[in-house]
Amino acid sequence: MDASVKASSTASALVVAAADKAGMEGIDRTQIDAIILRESGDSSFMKQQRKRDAVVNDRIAGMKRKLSERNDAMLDHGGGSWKIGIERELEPEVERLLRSRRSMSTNVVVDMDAFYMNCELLTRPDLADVPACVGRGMILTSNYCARRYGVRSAMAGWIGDRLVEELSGGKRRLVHLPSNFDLYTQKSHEVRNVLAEYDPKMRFHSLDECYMDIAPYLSLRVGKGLKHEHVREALRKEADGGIQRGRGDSKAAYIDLLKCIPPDTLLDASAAVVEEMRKEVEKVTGGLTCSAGLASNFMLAKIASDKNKPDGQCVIGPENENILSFIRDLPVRKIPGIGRVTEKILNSFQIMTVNDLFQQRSLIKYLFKPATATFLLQRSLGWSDSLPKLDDGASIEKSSTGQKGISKERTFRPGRSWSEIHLMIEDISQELSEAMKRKDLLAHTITLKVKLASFDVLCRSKSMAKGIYLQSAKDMLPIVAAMLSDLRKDHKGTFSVRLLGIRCSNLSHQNQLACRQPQIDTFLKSKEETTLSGTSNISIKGTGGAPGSVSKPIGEDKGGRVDGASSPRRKTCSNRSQNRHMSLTNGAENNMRIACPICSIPISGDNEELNQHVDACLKASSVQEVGSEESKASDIRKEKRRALASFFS
DNA sequence: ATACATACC
DNA sequence: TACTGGTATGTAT
Repeated sequence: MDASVKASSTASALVVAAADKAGMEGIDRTQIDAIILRESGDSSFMKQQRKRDAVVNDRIAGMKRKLSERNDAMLDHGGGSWKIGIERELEPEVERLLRSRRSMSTNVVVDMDAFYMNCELLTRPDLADVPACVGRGMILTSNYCARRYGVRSAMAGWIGDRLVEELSGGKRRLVHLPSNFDLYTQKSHEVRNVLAEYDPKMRFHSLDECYMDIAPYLSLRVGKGLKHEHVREALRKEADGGIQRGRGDSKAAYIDLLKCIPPDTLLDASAAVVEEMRKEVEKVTGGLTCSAGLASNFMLAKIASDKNKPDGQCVIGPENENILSFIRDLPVRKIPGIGRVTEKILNSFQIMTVNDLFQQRSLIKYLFKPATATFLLQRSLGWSDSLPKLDDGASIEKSSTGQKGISKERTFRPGRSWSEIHLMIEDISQELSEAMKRKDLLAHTITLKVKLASFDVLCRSKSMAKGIYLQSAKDMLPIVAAMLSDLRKDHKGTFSVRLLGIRCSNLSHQNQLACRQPQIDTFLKSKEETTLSGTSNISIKGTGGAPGSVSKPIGEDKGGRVDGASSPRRKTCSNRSQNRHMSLTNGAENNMRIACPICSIPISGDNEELNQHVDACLKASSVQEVGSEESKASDIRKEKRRALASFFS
């Protein structure tokens, strides 16, 4: 192992909780690192981290070997850098990335500040100025006071305790609050309600982070000069009826409208909208602040949302100069998707900043897998298309069900008896099955995850025969039980378990498997009632077997390890496509004549007339808002609108 | 298709 | 004493 690799085995290379986080800038990291390393000591967890770190070091060593071999080979051919050739190869891609920028910054990432913690502070304001965190064994989030001591999410609780104790000279101690997810979920919904007014198709990535495209909002608010209330109703209406209506066309119309506005003016107005939106979130939630980033893609918006945390925002214009000057000096770790490991690898090649990443593109192309190299090149130029696309026509409900897997896992003190462990997977299967029933999900693949006391993670997964899906705990249990005993059998060394988890993937929906011919379904059901027992509910996707053909029990297909599988019930179903094609709306819905967003009647005239019409229209369609205690807020909004209007005078 | 690693909040 | 839980995705075989 060479010296540069060894030297980088700092706390942050070993544990993610040691990395920088908003609110931790300008803190002396060396002391914090020293305490983390000392306290972590030789715990099983840290031993495991070092083991993984060693693997990363091997990877790095391999890459360095590959590099020096290449350099040696080139020297044999009379020197000259091989990098030039790769650079030339990459040139078209670089050009393409720089050319294919979006022309406007309408993507917003809203990120609640220290969300769980600040939810708690609403009822415990006394904790604002003392170091506090949510979570005990594992810290979920900490307040800004605790962050000054290096206490952050993903950190073990007792390490947080030591940090505060030592760095405050024994004067303070870290307060731990138990988590209260009901509260956070409720507060998150309050936030949703506000943000949905700006983009009904927004996507939440977690309780505290939301991705939005405010182009439609801006085009109505800024482009057409409508009031917030009108835009809100128009967007909501369109989202509600969105299934019947074409999407691409209205999207194009929004963009066309925005293109008529001078870019600087639009950007300023957009920033004002985001500001207003954030203040509204704070007001509605009773004081929860958030930060936001506004940019021409979600990666930039995400990074920007972190820039002026807390209670701040950052806007990046869509032009190359703005994008590149924003990202060039960022440490590579700021790029979403570059984590602890990738950072360490890059750093070991002296690639520290995003600009280094670009300058060293040939080296990266040579050392990494093509997909990774492309990913890194794109990010180094501030380009991204991998984060959620909002304009795919999916409603919020629909997009939230696009999930790829569902899982339950539980950590416990190692050393449980085998029978306790069996009880535990029974519980977990039951819970998972219930969650799947709630979400109407069926799974084709099931995975068992086991973490040993050593923190080694093992897993086994199994896919059903083609077209077979399961949901019930009764069906899962024999499969996971078999996988568990397999794991124990195959594993050399002590098999002391500290975590059990079950994951279901390759999902499908019950309704997608539903029988088209009810008479066959009922025929089968009546047959089952007389011939089969149990509540097992294996579904078969596709045209399936003939009604009379009885399938073999699930789990019997390979090796017959599972002997406890209950007899499955079969369902036939049709394979017909669920998605009917939407009728395309006429492309003539354009700018010369403006359609009222509420009633769709074309209106000619200026903004004032339009607003008046929309006002009347809203009243008529009984979507007006109740005035009483909202009148003050509405006044504030009016004031803000006046400020916003000044952009266009 | 399976096992395991990385990343994010 | 003591280091999560849920989800997605990449990589290697």
